[in-house]
Amino acid sequence: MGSTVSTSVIKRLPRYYRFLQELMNNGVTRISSRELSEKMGFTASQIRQDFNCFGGFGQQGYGYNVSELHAEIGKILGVDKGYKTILIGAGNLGRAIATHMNFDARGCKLIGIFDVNPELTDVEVGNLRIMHTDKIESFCNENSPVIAILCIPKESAQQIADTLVKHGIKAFWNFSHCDLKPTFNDIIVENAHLGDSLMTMVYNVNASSDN
Amino acid sequence: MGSTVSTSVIKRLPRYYRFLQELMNNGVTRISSRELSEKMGFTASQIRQDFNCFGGFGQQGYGYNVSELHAEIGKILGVDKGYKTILIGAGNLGRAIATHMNFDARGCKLIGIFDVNPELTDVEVGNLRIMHTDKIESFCNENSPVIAILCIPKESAQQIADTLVKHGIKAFWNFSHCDLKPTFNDIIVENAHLGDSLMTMVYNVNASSDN
DNA sequence: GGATTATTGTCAATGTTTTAACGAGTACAA
DNA sequence: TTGTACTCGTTAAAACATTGACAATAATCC
Repeated sequence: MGSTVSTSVIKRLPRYYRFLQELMNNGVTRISSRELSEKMGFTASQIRQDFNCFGGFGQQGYGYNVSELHAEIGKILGVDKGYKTILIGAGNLGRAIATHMNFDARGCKLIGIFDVNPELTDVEVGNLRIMHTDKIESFCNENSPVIAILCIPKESAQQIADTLVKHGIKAFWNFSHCDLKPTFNDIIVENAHLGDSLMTMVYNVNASSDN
Repeated sequence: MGSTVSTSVIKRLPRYYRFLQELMNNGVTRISSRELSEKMGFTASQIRQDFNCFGGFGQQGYGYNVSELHAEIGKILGVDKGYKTILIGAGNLGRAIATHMNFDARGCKLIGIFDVNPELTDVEVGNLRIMHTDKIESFCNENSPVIAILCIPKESAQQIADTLVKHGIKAFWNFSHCDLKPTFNDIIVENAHLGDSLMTMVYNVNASSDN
């Protein structure tokens, strides 16, 4: 196992990855931690330390090779893993995510979309057809998805999550406004609590006008 | 001004708020830091310390009064501020946010939606009609919005952000896959980088299967 | 080919966040 | 009314994260 790296570091990796992609697109082939620090707003020291968690990708006197570093970080993040992913809840948000997310470039492969509303059954989203929630269990048995995205009301989230865990789901990307209780261990939950994010911003606006 | 509180604490406040709401709905009137810690998965010590950043809301031997604490945190977060908010980009994601977000309960008031696509002009979303992007500047001059939500491609994000800052926008909730450069100071940016969140999760899935 | 400059990887120092410990005050029961 | 159990606010300790410093090494220039 990969000698635990702190979550602070992990949370910065996608940003590095995005930035390096940008540099590649602009034809930049090499970059130093100092230059990166100026562009990204981190300290050069932090950047070097972050990269070093995974081994020395740079070279003294030269810096980092952009495309090599990009590839390494991609590998660390697992962008080529293609984990089978299902999405539960095809409301506005669910459909936005299904169509916008570029799963393939992020290590996921969206293989199924489900909604409880029978009127949505067979409606096409992206290149998939929405299935009724009834079909989740048989679908899981046949296709063994690993990741589930929850875009459903908080009232039903916990129950569906429990069912999915029983059918082999290992990780949840949770957009429901609730905190899933890990009734089973070693399940990964990444919360995307948009409401919390908005409230944090409002706090900051409020705080900044108080002075 | 409110003697700076660390962002770690701030980011937990919405979660406390949500949880206390839930308790109120269930008719719970008092709760101790120990009980809360069991339900939320923080340590009791952290909870007491967090609340204490804003003053002593509890009482020895009793705990905290749920509705009082809920109200206090709401006040700290500014949920009653009703900051005027506009949304730029009425694609799938923009519409999902406009209709799902319950802005009023989170200190915001959505007063305008804009999109560059003329075919969307006058289409109704929530109880607002989409306006063409051309109208942003005059709208800002007349209505003085404070917060802007960016649901637009990264190519146009920086330019629109610059325009908005010139017209008095103080804070951005940024869903574009880019990092806004703060060309002007003291502008608040809350990034909702869903792609980064997804990649973090994929990393964790990957790391957990490596052992 | 040697001197100079650039830049990494790493170690130590600093700063921040979380956890633990405990005195003081309140509620509640006998 | 007294004693016991509970729980806060706060201080101190531990864990964790970031920054600064520098030796080692590679690139580049003359």
